[in-house]
Amino acid sequence: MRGSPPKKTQPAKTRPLPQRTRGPSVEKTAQTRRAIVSAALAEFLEKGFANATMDAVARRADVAKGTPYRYFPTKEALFEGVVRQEIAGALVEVNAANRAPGEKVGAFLRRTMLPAMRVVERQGRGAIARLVLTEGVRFPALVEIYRRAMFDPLLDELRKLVKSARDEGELKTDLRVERPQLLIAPIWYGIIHNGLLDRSQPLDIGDLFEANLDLLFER
Amino acid sequence: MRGSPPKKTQPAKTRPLPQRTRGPSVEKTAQTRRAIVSAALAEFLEKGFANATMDAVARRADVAKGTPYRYFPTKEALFEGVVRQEIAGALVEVNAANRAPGEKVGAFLRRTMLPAMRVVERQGRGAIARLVLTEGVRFPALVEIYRRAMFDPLLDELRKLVKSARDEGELKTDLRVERPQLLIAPIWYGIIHNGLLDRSQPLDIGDLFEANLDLLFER
Amino acid sequence: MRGSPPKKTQPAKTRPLPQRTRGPSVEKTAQTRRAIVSAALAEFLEKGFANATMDAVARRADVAKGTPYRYFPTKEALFEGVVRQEIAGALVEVNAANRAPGEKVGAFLRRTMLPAMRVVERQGRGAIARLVLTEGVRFPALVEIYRRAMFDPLLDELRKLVKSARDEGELKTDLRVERPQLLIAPIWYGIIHNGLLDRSQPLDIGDLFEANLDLLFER
Amino acid sequence: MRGSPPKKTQPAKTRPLPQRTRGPSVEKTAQTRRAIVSAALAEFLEKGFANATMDAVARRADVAKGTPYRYFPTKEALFEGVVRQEIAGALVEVNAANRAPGEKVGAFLRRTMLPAMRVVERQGRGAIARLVLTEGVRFPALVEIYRRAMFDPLLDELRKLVKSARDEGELKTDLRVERPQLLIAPIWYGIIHNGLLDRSQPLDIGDLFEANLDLLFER
DNA sequence: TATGAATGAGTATTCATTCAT
DNA sequence: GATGAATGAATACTCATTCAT
Repeated sequence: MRGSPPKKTQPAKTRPLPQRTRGPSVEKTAQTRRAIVSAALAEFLEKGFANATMDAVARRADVAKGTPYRYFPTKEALFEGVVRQEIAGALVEVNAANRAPGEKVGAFLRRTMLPAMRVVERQGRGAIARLVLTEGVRFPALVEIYRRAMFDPLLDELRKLVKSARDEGELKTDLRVERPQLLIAPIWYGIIHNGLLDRSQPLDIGDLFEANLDLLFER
Repeated sequence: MRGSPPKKTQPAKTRPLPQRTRGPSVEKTAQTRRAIVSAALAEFLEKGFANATMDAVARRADVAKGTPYRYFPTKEALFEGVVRQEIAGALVEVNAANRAPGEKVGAFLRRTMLPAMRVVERQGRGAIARLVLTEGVRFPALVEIYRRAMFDPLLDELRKLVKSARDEGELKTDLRVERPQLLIAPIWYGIIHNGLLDRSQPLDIGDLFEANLDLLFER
Repeated sequence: MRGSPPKKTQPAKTRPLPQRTRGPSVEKTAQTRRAIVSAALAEFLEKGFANATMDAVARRADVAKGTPYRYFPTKEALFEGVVRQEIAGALVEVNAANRAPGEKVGAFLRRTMLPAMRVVERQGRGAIARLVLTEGVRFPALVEIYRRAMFDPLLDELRKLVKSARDEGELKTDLRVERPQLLIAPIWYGIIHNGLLDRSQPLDIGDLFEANLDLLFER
Repeated sequence: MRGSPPKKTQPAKTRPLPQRTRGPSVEKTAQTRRAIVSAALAEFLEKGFANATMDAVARRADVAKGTPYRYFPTKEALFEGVVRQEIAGALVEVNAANRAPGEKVGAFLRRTMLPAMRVVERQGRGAIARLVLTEGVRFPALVEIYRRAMFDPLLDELRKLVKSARDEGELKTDLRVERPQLLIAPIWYGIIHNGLLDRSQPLDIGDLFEANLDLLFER
């Protein structure tokens, strides 16, 4: 392990002038961090938080046992790092303000959320949600992070959108603003189904969500 | 992981009077077993599998550290024993055959499922579901049990009911039989919300379910 | 190591009826505890607090690595246990109230403190003091314990005695009550000398103390 | 543990003006070394040897983690270097030959030692002694150095002085030449008291020493 | 020379499990 | 059957030391 060259060692060559600060390679640092987070994600998904060992993460990232600690002071911090990274940029563009003039709410949701759903399915965001689900009891901090970064903001937007839809006579039913959860319930169900209940016959979460939209909004 | 049948399993049969016999007491054995399972359920719900300690279970059951091992050879066996027992006693009564003549499907679901929902909320069924949810990745066998005993049968009945509802023109939307999950998605959402996302402001799962029924079925 | 019979396994035989509480041997428990504390004392004296390992303590006591933790939850607690045990009963009988009627203060100190000095020299109390000395910076709690249990009470008594000596015209010099430390300074010096400065030519701490007494009190 | 002579040890000799040369700069080297030693002293005093980290030393000296290793190959060498340097500059001036004709021994000691005592108190000599005290068990070599450079020479002079004092009838008691330690015992006590036992109410070591002198010598 | 990222041996602590009483 | 003292594998985390830049 000592001195073992990390996987990619032809980094700085093709870039123009990968500015160094003083001291050892900045390139490698970023690479190492990425390797660690990525290894950690894999470990956590495979084993869950409690059963994942820092040792295994390090081995998987092909770094020494102590290296992850240079980036994350504790196992919890590493977990948080993973979640944050996966969530960053995932804050779907579901922003009520982005609705085009004249665009129906249902159409807007279809346009903005469906692509995100596709991502959820291809391992990633959904897996993280499942992780929060399975480790949340033991690790409440995780739930906090998740809610703050992802869940609560989304719910806020949905509330606004439902209100608009009702005002504009687009709602087929009397879905109340206080229950925007009914909009996303199928997504959670899909995550549970695909991640736990029946991995062999995964549901298409996008389809599920769309079917639910049809129940609620006029075409 | 084995079912590990405890040494004495002919408990309730011969006893004519719920009194103490002398000696190794069959009564006491059953009592002890119950105490252990009950303590274990509480521990697992509070801490999750990994963080629950056999020590705490024993202390909670007011027995010695070694005693649980007389009933369950390993911690995993204890966990499985707990969930198995709780699931076994939790079988839902939603049977399409029980629908009264002329009773609408929506009405039938309201009549049979809502009371069950109430139970879900008062600690019990929901807690078990949450346990399966949080530990399922690590204990796939549990999911199997859960599906066989609870989930798949319920889904089967729902499928039949949705079919009837459609045939009888009661469905407000084109909910397809293959998607009875949309019926119960709000229940899962409620379990997640109340157990993980926001314990401080629990949702009324019955209300949620009923609101969803209104979206789907004509009154 | 598993099942390895502890050193003394002929315990209960010769005693009349070494009463058992329920469960495993109480005898052995006390023995184990003693073995651990004793091993710990040896380790701490040899290595100092920081360099002593719990592992070595356990090995030295011939128990498993986890056993010391049954008695002391942390390494610090073990250290405290050692100090407490060695200090307990060491609270010298230097109690001003014990001075015989007509007994001179100098004579009283000679009578009560000199025997204690002898003990100090034969490994034990002095070693503990040295331990407090060498580990006190890093482990202030130790100093607290030591002061409370040993040092401050002794100083209080000495203050009373010096006052009496002065009132009774026994003091050769103007040693002020606020400086009873001058009485025990030679003891500390002896501990330092014997424990650190010159182990090969140990001083007789009792002699040193007595010589100091002669400087201060009329015979 | 080795003396580990740093690469460049001809520092102050050739420099005609305390200005910067170009290049690898001998100046800067010496400066860096001084910064490191000084930072290390502070760290060791605060934390003790085991708890002081090379990282903290480097940070305190405002150099990189690897830099101290250019001057001292190991942590132990750094420690020894620090103590050696501090001891070297701390040689006490108590030389019997310096006694003025007709000057009483007590007066001479007061004149020469009291100023040194003042220094002891203002962090410095006392701190070093305390360091030797607290780390001496683990680093016997340090004790050797200390004795050779400081302690034994001082004791020798004291022996001579006590002899003179006795010959000249200045001694109030029968303090024997073999016990010059009684003279300095209060100093050690003071160091222990101020450094460990009661930092909040430091004793004036000079006062303590002077009071002791009064016990021994005629004014 | 100086830097600081990376290394990995070392350690306190936990806890499922065993087994003598 | 029950007890609880003892066991020891497993694991998060630390930090002196190395070495490529």
